[in-house]
Amino acid sequence: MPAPPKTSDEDVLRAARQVLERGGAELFSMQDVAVAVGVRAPSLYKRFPDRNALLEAVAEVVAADLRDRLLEADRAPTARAALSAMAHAYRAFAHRLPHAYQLLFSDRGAAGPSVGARAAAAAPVLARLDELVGKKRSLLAARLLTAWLHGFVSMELAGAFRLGGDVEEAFRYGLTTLLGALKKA
Amino acid sequence: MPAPPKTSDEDVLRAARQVLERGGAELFSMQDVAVAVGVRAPSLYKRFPDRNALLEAVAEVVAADLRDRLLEADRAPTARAALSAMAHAYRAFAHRLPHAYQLLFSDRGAAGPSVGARAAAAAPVLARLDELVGKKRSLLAARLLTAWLHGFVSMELAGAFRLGGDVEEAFRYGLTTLLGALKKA
DNA sequence: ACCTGAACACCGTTCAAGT
DNA sequence: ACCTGAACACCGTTCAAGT
Repeated sequence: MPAPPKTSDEDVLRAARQVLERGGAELFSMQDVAVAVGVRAPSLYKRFPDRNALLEAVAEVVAADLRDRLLEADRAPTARAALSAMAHAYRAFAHRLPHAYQLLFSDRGAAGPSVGARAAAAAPVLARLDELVGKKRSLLAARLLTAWLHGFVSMELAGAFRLGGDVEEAFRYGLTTLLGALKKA
Repeated sequence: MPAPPKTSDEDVLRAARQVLERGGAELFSMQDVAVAVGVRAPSLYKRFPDRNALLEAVAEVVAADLRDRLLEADRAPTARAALSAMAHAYRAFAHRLPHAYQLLFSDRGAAGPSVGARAAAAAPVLARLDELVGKKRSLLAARLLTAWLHGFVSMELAGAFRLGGDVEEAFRYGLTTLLGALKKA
């Protein structure tokens, strides 16, 4: 009477990421995930308590993924060059997986990554800022840099930069200006 | 046979703003709006084509509201002081009406303000940046400043600044650093 | 153990019928 | 003209029943 598993937690999570990337969190449905793994919707509740928990699990994986991309980009010898490369990697990640990216900043209560996962993703940037501006001010500098980064890419994704001008140039300009303004006290 | 109106477009819009502010766009339902204006849900479709159109109409009103708040704040004699006041007004607006604020940056396709309404809201900031950095670079500067502003407040609203440190100080630090970095070429 | 169909409460939306 | 109840298609979620 075992009734062999037709799927696995990992399978469901993988399918959930795909379903999310197709239509965003708003259109994300348990039914679609179920179809994608070849099971009926109620079966998913054996693995994840509810839709929100499944989205949270996705957010967790996405945050870890972003962290890996940032670490990969962190190769340059100087802090400034490394931060520039990480900023470009960050933006590329958001462009490649826009809906997953937005999940990372969904508002309180709604699905989002844990504080720990978010902190882990931010860690590589923070480490380089320790180098650039000193431990005393690196948290302030990180909030400036990540706020700009997040704001820029999420405005891009929302289609807010449509009044002409070169968006690539705007990104380079912003990054250069910010990195130029960050110095040891 | 007239069947007198039980409500009006303005009434529905006002109720929609309230319903939105209670639970955010995700929980926003036509049924709740209908109850709030004392009508049945199908009646709303005589005034707005669908849920998304109603949310778009709300976004339009919210963008105009934000614009008014920025214009009010634009009183200081110098460009830098005016921009600082507008930044604080911007953040205060987002804190006061977090769900309405988030609607302004909901992603492409989903409800959001028109390009024109967004441009109108950004205009006061752009005008002051013309003054500060010159017409040539004011669009680049606006994209830097608004990206940071939006990123900062939306990270706050998403609960992303929970690793200690003083968030107020981070806002002042970011604003001061940015305004300090923006100069005529 | 895991999966399923049936059921419930809820939505958005359409439409014929009421006044 | 505007409003309504009924209906349809769709969800999330629970649960008893299957193997």
